[in-house]
Amino acid sequence: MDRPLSRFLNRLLLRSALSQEAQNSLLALDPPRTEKKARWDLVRSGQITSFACLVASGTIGRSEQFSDGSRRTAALYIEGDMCDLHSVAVPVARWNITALTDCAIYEVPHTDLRRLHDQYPDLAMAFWRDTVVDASILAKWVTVLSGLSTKSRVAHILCEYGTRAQAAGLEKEGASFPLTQSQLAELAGTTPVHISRTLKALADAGAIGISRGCSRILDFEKLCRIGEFDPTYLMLGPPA
Amino acid sequence: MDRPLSRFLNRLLLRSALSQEAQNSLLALDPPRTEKKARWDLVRSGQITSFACLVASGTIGRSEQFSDGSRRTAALYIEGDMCDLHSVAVPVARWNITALTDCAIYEVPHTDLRRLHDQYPDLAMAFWRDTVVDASILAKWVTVLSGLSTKSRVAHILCEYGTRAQAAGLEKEGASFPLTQSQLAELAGTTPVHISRTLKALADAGAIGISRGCSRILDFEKLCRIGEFDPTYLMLGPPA
DNA sequence: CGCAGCTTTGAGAATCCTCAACTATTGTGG
DNA sequence: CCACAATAGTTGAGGATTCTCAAAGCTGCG
Repeated sequence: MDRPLSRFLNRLLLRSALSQEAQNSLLALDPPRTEKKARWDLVRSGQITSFACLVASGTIGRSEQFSDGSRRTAALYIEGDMCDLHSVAVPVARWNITALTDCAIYEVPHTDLRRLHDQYPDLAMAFWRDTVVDASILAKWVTVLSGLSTKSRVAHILCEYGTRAQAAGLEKEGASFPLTQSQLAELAGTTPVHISRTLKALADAGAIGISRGCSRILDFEKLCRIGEFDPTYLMLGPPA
Repeated sequence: MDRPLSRFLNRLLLRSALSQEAQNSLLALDPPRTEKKARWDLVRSGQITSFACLVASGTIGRSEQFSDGSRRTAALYIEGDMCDLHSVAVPVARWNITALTDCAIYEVPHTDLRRLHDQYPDLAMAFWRDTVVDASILAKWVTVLSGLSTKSRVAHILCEYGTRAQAAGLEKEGASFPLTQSQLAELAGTTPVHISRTLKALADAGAIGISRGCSRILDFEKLCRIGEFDPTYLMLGPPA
């Protein structure tokens, strides 16, 4: 039950029924575990990878750098996420996979995942479905980033993180967001300076609390209203 | 060669090798074809679908509406795209699929696609890969929308449309963008008023031409520079 | 013709960015 | 324990970008 891939299997089982045989084959994998310091690039854009990264602990981002040196982060991955499962289907990375905090990952070989994919159609569907959820989150971010104010965007990001963290079994006692304000700025598509003011505004509204530079959600309902957050796109519960 | 799904098969073959048997099974499908007027919602958020929409002609968008009534479009689909292939894996739609122009679509039943998915692992991988490319475009849009100025965003959108249209075999004689400025505003995350000014600025720079409200690319190289456009994320060519 | 939708233009206001200085916290080496 | 450097966060002021509101011009269609 505490195999390296058990958390990932649980993630798949949230949305897909899998035969016992497929489950056992997945759990039988025993990929190497490595630790990475914050800011370490696990994968660089252009690189061809031979394994997918399963997050054992910490927070990981999928980011891109522009010509002026500024970076933008398109997606966030936490414990139990296979942050580049898609690399099994397309091994050429078109973005960086970066450790945003200190973290530990399992490097799961593509060859193993491809073998399981071809052997178990239900597992193939589960892998595909996982990528669909990933894309669903990206689509949501496109609309949120292009349609909402900075205050709403930040609220939305915090709501999503809190919800996903809770679903992953982290954050039992209130979600605290682990990233720096600069990293949050790269997520929300703004500047660190403006993030500082925006967090202050959210704190003044009583939605979040800030202590030692780390923000915690105080009033989830209010934050949801500010960020127009509706968790259905995360597809965590049964389809409604 | 002119079967309903032949264009889609060509799309898959761009990135995936498929057995002759799998190809034939795909081509054997003969889904019903329907015509839709512009602004028609093919799928509404919350709906559970039983078929995927293959675009036979026209332009289709994946959009979302906010509480204030404003709409944002997260993705664009053109001839040959299966615009919600992902619905095979997750049939509950979390967005609207809207005809942006008059268009024709084939409604391909999920049951058929699931059968082929489970029967041919190489086809399953091709379906998955198609969703990965879709997600790659979404990830690119996240970074473009959150990191670039409106002028660059619009340039990027035009470059992407032109490149995809050319790869799909449309637009032999110079890409003309088929959407209204209001629709472009919903794509670029801005207002119609500002789009009008931005297009004028791009036209003044000699990058595009505007005639009768329809924009055409004049200087693709220049537009790429303005939009920081690098087509590799579209994964149209061989992996580099 | 007259209507409806799309586009253009102008002016004022709101949001957000840039630059710069300052404070707080943490880690390092002596 | 202290000095020091490095990283993170805060605050202020001015400016650039973008939005909103409003009005007018254009185009196609019944």
